[in-house]
Amino acid sequence: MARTPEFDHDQVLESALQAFWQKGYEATSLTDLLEATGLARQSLYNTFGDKRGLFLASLRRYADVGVGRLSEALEGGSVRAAIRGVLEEALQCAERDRGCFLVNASTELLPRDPEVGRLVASAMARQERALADALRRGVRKGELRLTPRRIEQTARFLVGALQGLRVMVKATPDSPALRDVVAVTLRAID
Amino acid sequence: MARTPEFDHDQVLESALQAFWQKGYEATSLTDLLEATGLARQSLYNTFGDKRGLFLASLRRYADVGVGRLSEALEGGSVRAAIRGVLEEALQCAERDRGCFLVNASTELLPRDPEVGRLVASAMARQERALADALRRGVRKGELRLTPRRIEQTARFLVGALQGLRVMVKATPDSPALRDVVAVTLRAID
DNA sequence: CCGATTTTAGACCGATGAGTCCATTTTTGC
DNA sequence: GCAAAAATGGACTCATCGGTCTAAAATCGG
Repeated sequence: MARTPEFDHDQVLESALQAFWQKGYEATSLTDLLEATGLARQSLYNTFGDKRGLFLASLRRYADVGVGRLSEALEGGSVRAAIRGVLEEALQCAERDRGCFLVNASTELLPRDPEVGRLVASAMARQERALADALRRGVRKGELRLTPRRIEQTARFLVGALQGLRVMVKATPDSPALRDVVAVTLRAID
Repeated sequence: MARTPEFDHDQVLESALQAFWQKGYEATSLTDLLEATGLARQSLYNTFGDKRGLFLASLRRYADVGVGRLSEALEGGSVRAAIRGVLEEALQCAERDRGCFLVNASTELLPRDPEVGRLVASAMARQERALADALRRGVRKGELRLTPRRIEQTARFLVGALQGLRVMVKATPDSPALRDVVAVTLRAID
């Protein structure tokens, strides 16, 4: 009944995500997006509604993938080592000077865009949950000694620490200060 | 010899700062700036060169004032209490959902604008120094027990924690998570 | 009060922004 | 193979962008 699309939905989203991630929402023009995705102008509007729609879809994708990776990274082995790994990844990753897309989107668009707000809050909540789960696992294994309340506090603290790292990584990507932040942060779970 | 300006340089800068702080660089139009400052278009260009010049001047002002306030807040009395105060201010302040202008500017404009990069790096370095000075004072007073190396680490950690708080404040201004982050952060100087 | 000099007001500029329209091409069910 | 439906390419709209230009108004030293 209808012509088959020439593009792959997921691939388009990934390209758009890269573009938005690199330049932010306002500074990324439709032209940039068409170039990055290879999409026809009209196809973009048919598929995602408008620029903001595409942005939200990209952000959602980023959040889902990111939370997934965090949960995975926290899964096996020593909990302390896993958390150390997560913190260190935040400052070694190829992302580097692009920072964290969620953080960038928050600081650029909040509190103006409530949809972005919901998205970011949800992502942070899921991060917190993943970290809390990991901490609980550590307690069960006898690797950590934390009360339930302290688990909650610590998970939240780690989310904050990650955000901080992601800002600093963007501001001073090669500063030795980053390693110090990680070192002191890890003391919270000693 | 010349007509006297009708505007106050500092006041104009403050208004522009507010505008940029609220909406970010790209989303703030010349029109917004003229409205906020009350300046004549030409006066703005005469005085600050262009939009970016005005932005940089605003950012510089914000950084200077902010670092000044931080140093002041860290001055008298108990060092631990002062640092607690600084952290709590970060999440109670009227600023709230505008976050921290330096953080916002970093995530929006880095690494594209190296001048912003220098400015932010300098501000962070001065924050770190102010915090390290306070920690040293605490050690001298016998309130804290930290080696010189640990002072450096801790100061850097606190800078990171502040950045993290400032992102979270923008993302979830009223979350109880914020207080937990502060609580755990303070344990680093126990 | 004059002339040099700067500020001010606002018309103006080309470029680019996001988004729409439409004609053409491709596909599918019948 | 035809008609309905969707995808595509690209011309087009119109608002707004940052920035410039010009001319009037205001201020000073003399």
